[in-house]
Amino acid sequence: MKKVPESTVGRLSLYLRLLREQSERGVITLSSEELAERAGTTAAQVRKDLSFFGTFGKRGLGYAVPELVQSLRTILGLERSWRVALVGAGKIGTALLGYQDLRKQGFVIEAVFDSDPAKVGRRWNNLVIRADNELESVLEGGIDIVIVAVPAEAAQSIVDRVTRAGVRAVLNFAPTRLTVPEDVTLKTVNMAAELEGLSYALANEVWRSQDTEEH
Amino acid sequence: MKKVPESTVGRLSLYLRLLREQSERGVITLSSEELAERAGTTAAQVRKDLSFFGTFGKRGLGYAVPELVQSLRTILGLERSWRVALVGAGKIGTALLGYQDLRKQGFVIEAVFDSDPAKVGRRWNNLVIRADNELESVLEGGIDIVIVAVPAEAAQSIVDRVTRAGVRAVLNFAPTRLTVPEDVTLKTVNMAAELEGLSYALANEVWRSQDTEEH
DNA sequence: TTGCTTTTGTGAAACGATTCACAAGGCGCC
DNA sequence: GGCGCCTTGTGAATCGTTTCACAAAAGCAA
Repeated sequence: MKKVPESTVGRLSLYLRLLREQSERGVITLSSEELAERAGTTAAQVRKDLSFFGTFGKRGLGYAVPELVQSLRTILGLERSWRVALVGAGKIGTALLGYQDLRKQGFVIEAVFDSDPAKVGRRWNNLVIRADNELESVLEGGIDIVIVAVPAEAAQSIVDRVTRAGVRAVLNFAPTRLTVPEDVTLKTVNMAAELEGLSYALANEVWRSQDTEEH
Repeated sequence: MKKVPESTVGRLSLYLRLLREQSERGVITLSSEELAERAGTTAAQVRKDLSFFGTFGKRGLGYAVPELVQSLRTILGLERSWRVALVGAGKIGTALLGYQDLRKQGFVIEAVFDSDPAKVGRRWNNLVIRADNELESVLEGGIDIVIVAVPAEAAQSIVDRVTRAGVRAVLNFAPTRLTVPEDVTLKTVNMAAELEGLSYALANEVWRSQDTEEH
């Protein structure tokens, strides 16, 4: 299989969302043109994106919506559910804990950690906040994804521990650049950086609409 | 001035953060090589990024840290402060309200809105939550940036109103694709999409470390 | 001043992603 | 079955970004 651009993966996730919407409305079939319009891209892009993974359409007809939804779920690994641990029960962390959609999408938060002894032991959504020093033992019980929601200064040492414990996927909310071994996938959500992008655009009156990512 | 890639702007914001760190440690001068190493990129990339905006270094010597910090602040529009409104006082919205760093970076939240009558009138960090129908009148008082933290279904109609009121920069936290006029800059923070990217990586055991964005 | 070392700034080359353009396939109608 | 219409899948062309490579400073020492 050829190397799949990261931007393609982002768009697949968007296509999936759009296709589900259409599916709910009873749409049975959709052309690349129609899907592209909704996704804000081109028909050729849609077809190229899908072509990395196989052939899903019928010429002259388009794509069968329920089948394509199914295929995209498989490609994106959403058939199964993933075991998630959250490190950092501050503002962002607790906001995430309450975000019920995660579970619906198959991301199940199974443990929460915080370094603050005052927080340890408190209950949050059926979960007891644990002390940081339990991190390794819990991770080795089979956590797939770790969400890092600690202050910037603490983030690198947390990912170091987490990757040493064998976790291969990390979602980082700390506004800092992290380094991970190359067999670990790291995604960073950096609101401060996005705001600076807006600041740049305003200060320089860039006049082209630009979306950060590919959905 | 040539067109500046969006990835360049993202890296500038990272360089700025790194330079400030070095500056605090008393570092006076830094080469593109040293900066690149910390930023996880190449020296050539650093120099090319900066070259879009002028010439900042001294050959044979490198960059004067305090001066470059200053230049980057100007380029990114961080010399002034920006007036921000937040729409949606749910979990994410209130987490942002408490995020004191924003103000330090020059993003001052001046108004908060929510459509829930039960929340309207409540105080949050010196701000009273206002009803949605006051949106237009407040925005016209000179808001630069709107942060959208409402459910996906409501997001498009909020950005429509906000852009009609003349706002030219929007930061979206709703997990949906939004359409804005082309003179408006839109950035989206989509945690669900990032998680799906991790899911894809795990399901397909992609073995290359990849950071979402450019910081 | 000359010569040596270092590091920038930048065209040119390489690489990667998107868009184009069209042959191949599939459906429906006569 | 044959014909016409439509839409996919994909190599080739285009476009944009990153990397390379080197001439042009700048400091320093003798």
